[in-house]
Amino acid sequence: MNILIVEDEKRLADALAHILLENKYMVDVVYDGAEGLAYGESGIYDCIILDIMLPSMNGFDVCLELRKKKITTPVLMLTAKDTISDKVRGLDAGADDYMTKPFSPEELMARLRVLTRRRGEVILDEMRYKDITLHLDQSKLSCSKSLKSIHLNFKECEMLKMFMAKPEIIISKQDLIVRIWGYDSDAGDNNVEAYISFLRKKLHFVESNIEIQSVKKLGYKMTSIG
Amino acid sequence: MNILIVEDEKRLADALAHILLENKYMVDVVYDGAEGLAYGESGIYDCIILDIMLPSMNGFDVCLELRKKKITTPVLMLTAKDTISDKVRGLDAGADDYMTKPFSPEELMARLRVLTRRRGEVILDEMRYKDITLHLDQSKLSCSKSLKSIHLNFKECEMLKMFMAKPEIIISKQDLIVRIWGYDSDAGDNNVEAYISFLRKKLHFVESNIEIQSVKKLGYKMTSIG
DNA sequence: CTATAAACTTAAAAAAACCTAAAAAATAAA
DNA sequence: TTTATTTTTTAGGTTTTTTTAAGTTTATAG
Repeated sequence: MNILIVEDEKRLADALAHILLENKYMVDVVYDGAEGLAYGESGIYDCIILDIMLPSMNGFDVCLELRKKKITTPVLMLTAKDTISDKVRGLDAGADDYMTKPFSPEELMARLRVLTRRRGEVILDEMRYKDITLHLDQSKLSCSKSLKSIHLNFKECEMLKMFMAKPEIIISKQDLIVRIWGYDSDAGDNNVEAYISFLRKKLHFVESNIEIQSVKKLGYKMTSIG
Repeated sequence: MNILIVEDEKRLADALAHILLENKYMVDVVYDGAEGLAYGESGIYDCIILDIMLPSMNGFDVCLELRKKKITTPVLMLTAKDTISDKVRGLDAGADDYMTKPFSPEELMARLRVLTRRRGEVILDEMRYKDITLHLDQSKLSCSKSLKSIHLNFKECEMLKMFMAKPEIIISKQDLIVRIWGYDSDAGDNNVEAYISFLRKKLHFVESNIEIQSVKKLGYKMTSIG
């Protein structure tokens, strides 16, 4: 999960980043509006936490501009502006949620979970596809056919999560890299290949009918054998 | 837009319904949890406004039950329970937003607009022409007549894409080279010819009525036989 | 009808992409 | 610290895609 924080109060921004990193999110932080817009336009984030009063461009306009450019990344406005009309303005500018400072980290995390779980496909603690279940809370993969299960480490789990969210859809190595290793990592294709190999071994171990196929030059997709 | 209100405080429920009706929503109101669940399960609503303390079944459980039954209708929890842990519990039970009473009608309307505006339109990743379909997301060519399908490799797919984008139009070898091999590649006509040959073989394999005709000196065009 | 240039097909060589075991490095846990 | 786990890198082997090249067919101008 990639989160972008757009917040000019450095202390707060860093504290926020710290909390998010502890919760296994990948975080980028920028300190002004125009830069926030530029980063947000990349479309690689799963959520943008956006302040309103910012240097160079305010949060309302950043959000409007993103929506105008068809960027649908969920935006959570987090700001000291607490009047009803500010909230309405923010939400109607295209934000998906609006929280006022001071805020509780627990509530922020809960709202972030809401925004980053795919709309129309509520994910509580497990994801299923055919005969396999990915237990997110336990980082465990199990198979209903064999009843076997096996532990996945963090990156394996993230990767399988991406495939389970889009079964039968090709996901490019670049997408996998960005979401698992981060936007400006130096991970290469072979890192992905290695993890695909780990996952395949574990899918085989639990005797699942699910496989991860490679599609040359395009990426990988998860499908059911047969 | 259909909204379901699940709220046992009759006065509040009716006031809410009134506001919503004024804003051109269609509204159903029920006064207890079990009934709310039953209505919600119909899946016909665009949003459910859900109280927590309710007769017969509390709001958390109603929401959990809906999600367990794969009902993805957005849920906005509206309740007097205002502790952080209640909010977290509600949001993690599958609610999409959480507001505490007393609330401002303007903010409620703004949040309702957020939940009911559509996100992430599905883009159909396929192209059709007569009896064939090119599945771009799967690099697959299929034929509606025979129901057969076959995998295309990257360059085959790119080439067929060009023909499907301009059916019955002649495309020159030069255009094909530039688009598929790049502007300054050293691919020659024979490369194109080879791939045309591969494509023809695959069109034949899926028993399509579509063929790629060569037009001497000018290029190729895709047409329907007969 | 024939000569000729353009187009077609195909096998096989070359290149690129992919896979995986295993070693090395980094990180977390005891 | 030491130990265990996770992640990254390496490197050789496998498979698929792409290119090459030579022989064959086809269209058309003369």
